[in-house]
Amino acid sequence: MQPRGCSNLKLRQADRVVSRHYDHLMAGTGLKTSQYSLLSHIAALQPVRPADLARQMTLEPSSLTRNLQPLVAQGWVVVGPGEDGRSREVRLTDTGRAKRSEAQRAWKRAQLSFNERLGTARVAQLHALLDDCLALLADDRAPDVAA
Amino acid sequence: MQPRGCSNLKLRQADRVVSRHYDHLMAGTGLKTSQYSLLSHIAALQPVRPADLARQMTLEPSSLTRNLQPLVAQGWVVVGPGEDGRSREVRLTDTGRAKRSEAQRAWKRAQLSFNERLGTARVAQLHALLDDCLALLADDRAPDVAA
DNA sequence: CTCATTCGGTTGCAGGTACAACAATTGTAA
DNA sequence: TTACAATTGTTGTACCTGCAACCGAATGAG
Repeated sequence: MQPRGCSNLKLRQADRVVSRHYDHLMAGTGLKTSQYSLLSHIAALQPVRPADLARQMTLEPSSLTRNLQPLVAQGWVVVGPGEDGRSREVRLTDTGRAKRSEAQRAWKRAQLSFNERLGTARVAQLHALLDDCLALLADDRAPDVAA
Repeated sequence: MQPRGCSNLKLRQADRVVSRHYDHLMAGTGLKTSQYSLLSHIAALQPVRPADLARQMTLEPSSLTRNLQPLVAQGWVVVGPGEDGRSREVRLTDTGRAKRSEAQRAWKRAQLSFNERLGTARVAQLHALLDDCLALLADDRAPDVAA
């Protein structure tokens, strides 16, 4: 029972349709689903240093820098100085917290709608497999192999 | 057994790590995995009109236009006039075909490496679930609901 | 025939992502 | 102390993605 086709392509295509599904249902909030995820992570971890936030989200630090910019521009997030002269501290503003709460309701609707389309059993199975992907591929970088 | 967490986030994160995995193993070819997928679809369907190609790849036509540009710039793909005065015809060049063949070897290595990491059973399961996502969410647009 | 509509595709704009190169800070060792 | 290395973020560049707005070509109705 060898798998057929390209796993990466399938994952990418599924991500596209699923992201569109969520984004359409989130559109009323003025937030992309990706931005909601970022706000939520900040809410859960703040105050948090960019590098740690990036690690939690499985993002490159440089990507995080860019992703924060729209949220900072909207006044939902502030990036202040950290303890260390080089590091920073990321936090939500009050309006950022409010925005996240508002968006959370839309997200819940989107997630429920998704569950309904696929069936909860399938969604649970999907989550498990995606978590496996993360766990089993997480250490593709930082080989640290002795020369 | 309600699913926990955001399916879209998990999918996005998995896509990131998996894409990195493939892209690292494809790096020697000078192609991103996404570009290899596009070349392969063109190879299979050519001559093909942009709109049909976009449909096959679950892409917006506007995204396809942009994705073709690097490949055209490299001389791997040509976009010529179509039968209709408005439509076009996408084809691979000879060097495009050659590039795709070369990249196919790297892709196979990446896919086998992925299968090995996850186990073929899990990969097969993942494919089935991702195909379900595509099938069950495909018609999110074009509501066509009577007013 | 003419005009409105639909079709096929591109462009403007905004954002998401990564890698390489860089700058600044801190830590370490000679 | 001074030079080198490691840590932390950002910038340059390139690509991927979608939506809204647009343009040119074809089609259909009057």
